[in-house]
Amino acid sequence: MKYKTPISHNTILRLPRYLHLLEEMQGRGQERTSSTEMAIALGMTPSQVRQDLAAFGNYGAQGYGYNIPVLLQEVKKILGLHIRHTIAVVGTGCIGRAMLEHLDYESYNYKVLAAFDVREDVIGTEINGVPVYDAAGMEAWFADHDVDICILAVPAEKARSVAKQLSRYGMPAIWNFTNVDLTQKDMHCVVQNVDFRNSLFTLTYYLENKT
Amino acid sequence: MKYKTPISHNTILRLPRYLHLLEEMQGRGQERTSSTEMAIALGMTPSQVRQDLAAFGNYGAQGYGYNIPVLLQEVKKILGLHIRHTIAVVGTGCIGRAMLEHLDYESYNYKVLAAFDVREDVIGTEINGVPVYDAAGMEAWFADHDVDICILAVPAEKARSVAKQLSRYGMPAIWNFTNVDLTQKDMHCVVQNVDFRNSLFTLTYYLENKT
DNA sequence: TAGATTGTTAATCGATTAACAATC
DNA sequence: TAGATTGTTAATCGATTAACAATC
Repeated sequence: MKYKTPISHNTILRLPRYLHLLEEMQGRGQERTSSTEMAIALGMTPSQVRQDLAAFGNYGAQGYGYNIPVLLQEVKKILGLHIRHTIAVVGTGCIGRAMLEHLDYESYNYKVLAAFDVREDVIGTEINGVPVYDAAGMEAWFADHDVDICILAVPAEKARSVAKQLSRYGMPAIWNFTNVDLTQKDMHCVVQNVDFRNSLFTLTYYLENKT
Repeated sequence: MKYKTPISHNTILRLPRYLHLLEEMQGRGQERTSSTEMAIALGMTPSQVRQDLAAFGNYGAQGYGYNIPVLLQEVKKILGLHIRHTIAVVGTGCIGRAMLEHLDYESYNYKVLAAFDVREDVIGTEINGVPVYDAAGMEAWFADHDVDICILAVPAEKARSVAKQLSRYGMPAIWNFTNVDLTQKDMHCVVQNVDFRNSLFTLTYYLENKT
């Protein structure tokens, strides 16, 4: 999709927060909202909310504000949640399992197709309804299935080689839970690094530097 | 600690990346580095690296650069990793277990003291060497133990009430893995929200809006 | 109609980058 | 000494906030 203005990364990071707020409001049976109400709920300025939303389109109306069901659909559409996405999980250690069980993928139009591991005792089992296959058969399986996003949760020492392998298969996106920074240098897929240590360290900084 | 300039949030977010890079360099037996070398490795500008580091102190030397062991210690100290921190885990579902098993807390001077749950079948067991106690005894236990950081991994519907409870116990920091935004409004502790959906949604956005 | 609230333009603020004197 | 590289100051760039005409 093309927008009139280039969209800043900060704006993208705020979209999920708008989404969750709108879902919460809809859950309360609310019909309409305003940039001011959203801003107060999220600790932002009304200007920022309007700027963010107006970058993608004119979803509001003067004197009225925003219709919640409409805006909710639009925000989902901006994020691409109107498109069905398929997911595969590589590595079913503690993190892989947690990601298979923790999120409600169906609610946001994702479908987890399969998981892969090298450990004999998990191959052939199911985790949360998702079959676990032998990692040895990955190449053939990926050739047969269209996967949009791969959850990478293998041990750190295997992270780079498995990521390159996935990249070779033409994987469009990798959600990387290994604590290895997968720079997109030699890969042509979208990568999101989730390093829990970073999160813990910044928390620790603010803990030790409270105002 | 007090610094000459107010430190921006973006700078704090980059510190863990410097830390990991320096550890990697040290692991290769490297003795010294420069802002240019670090910038190239991290995809930043040398100016940014120097600005970030100089905000905390003068760790480099003209004509030489930075001594890796020294800078590594300094970055750890800025983040507060020279101080030993204690952790408790509340909720031992898939995420709680994963956080107990995934991270090497000892390497960064953290000590996980205990985990809590309400489920009979896990109470009394150990996860990765950490004892799981009955959540009913939390108040007494927290009165007896100094905990710096609580990993919150209870079901979403209990998130807010358990967080308030922890806040009442005087918990200094909460690392929040429930998909509930714990605004710091009514709580006087530092909170870090980790909502995996946000991460997945932004990944999806960039997947659908590749350049 | 009057009041409310948008989308947008202009003003402000902060963060990043560039330049360079200091000096190892 | 000459070359390299810092820390810092100034310049640029981008993001946030404020203001307001348009209009529901």
